[in-house]
Amino acid sequence: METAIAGKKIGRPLSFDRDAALYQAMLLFWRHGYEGTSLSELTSAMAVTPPSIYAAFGDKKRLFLEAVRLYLSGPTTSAQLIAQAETARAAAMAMLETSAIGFTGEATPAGCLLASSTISCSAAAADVQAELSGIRLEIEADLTAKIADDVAAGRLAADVDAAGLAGHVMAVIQGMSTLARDGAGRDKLLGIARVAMAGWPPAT
Amino acid sequence: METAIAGKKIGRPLSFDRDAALYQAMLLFWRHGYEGTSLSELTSAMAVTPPSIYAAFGDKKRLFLEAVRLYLSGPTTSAQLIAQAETARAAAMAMLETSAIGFTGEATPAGCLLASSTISCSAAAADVQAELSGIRLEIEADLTAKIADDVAAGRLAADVDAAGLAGHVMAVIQGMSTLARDGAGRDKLLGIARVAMAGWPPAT
DNA sequence: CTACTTTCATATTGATCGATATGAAAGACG
DNA sequence: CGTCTTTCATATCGATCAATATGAAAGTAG
Repeated sequence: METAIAGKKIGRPLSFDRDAALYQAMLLFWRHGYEGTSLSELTSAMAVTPPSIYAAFGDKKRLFLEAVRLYLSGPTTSAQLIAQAETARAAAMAMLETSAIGFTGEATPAGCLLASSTISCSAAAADVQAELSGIRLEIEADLTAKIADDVAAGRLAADVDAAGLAGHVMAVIQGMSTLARDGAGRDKLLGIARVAMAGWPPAT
Repeated sequence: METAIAGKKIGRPLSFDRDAALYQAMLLFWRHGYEGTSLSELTSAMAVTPPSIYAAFGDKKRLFLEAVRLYLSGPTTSAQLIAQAETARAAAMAMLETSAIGFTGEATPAGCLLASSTISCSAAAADVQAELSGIRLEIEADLTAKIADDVAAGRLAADVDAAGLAGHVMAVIQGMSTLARDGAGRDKLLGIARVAMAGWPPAT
């Protein structure tokens, strides 16, 4: 049961690439959402039989959450962008442009896995829904703090609505995901990002 | 089979209020989405047995689409707001504020039925998904046309990005739906609406 | 080789999905 | 009343859901 990190393992070896299988699962969840993706679709796409999936990932919920973690593990995570940006404005613009690009990739489904996979679920999936909601709120809180930093440092006026600005950026990103799913291309989303930043308060 | 619009009907009368039952179905679809709402939940909430549902509404898909039509039948539809507004700016503001209020009603689920109920579906529901996508695109096209009207009339500068402005408003509305589902209150959404309008181009 | 451990392939579990078959119940007609 | 039409209540349909029981297969260790 215990997957040894190091050391030789005894017993029959794994016949599939765990990372590759998880990536395929992520693509399916990305496209059809958590409840919209069935185990039979997963086994087909991952090329792994049900018992192996359960042995390797636990159950469907844990597989999904691990796929979400994979989705959020890239170098352009919102948290990363916020941490690396010099100003809140730069952070917001980077988040919007990165989203516009990431939501319209050729090799991936349209939209955002985090924004679309558990928007509407049955009552049975309320806990998974809450988990992703928490991730979204955390990103928003990070951005709000980044804006508040600029206000505290005098780079933005004292009467700036930090929560409103951060909420607006988050809303635009979530909305761009839906527009991408409705067929909007990269240029269109980048144009929306530009409009969204037009109202950003000037530096003091 | 034919539900007579007028004239006396023979046979056993309906034992339930069709409109009231449809409203209850709408609330369920609003909260849990199209595929996340089961027939057994619908029969419970509507207080109607399965054969009666199928006799009165067809099947689950047609019941859902009729619920969507009910949702979009109010006096504050986006199409209505756009048609009645004097300027594109007023239309956009009305849409944003009406959404902020409608997404945070006390007697209704959080968010927007149109924005959330078919964001991620299984492959089997692709047609329903496309139907709602078409409605969203139609609203966006109406708003784009309204902006273009203002440009043509000289009320907005000629270099205004009508598609970008309209797409931004649509994205904010879709995103506000997700934020409302994540717990955002009415004041928060109204603040986001205010920020969203801050970047609107000035009247010429 | 044999013993041991782990994974894999097949078939299947109980539960729930959307949708109905069946016949009784309820009203309008004559 | 009896006849007709429609709806209702019960039970259930085949399909699919997520999740497993079972035993064979594939390696390491001795």
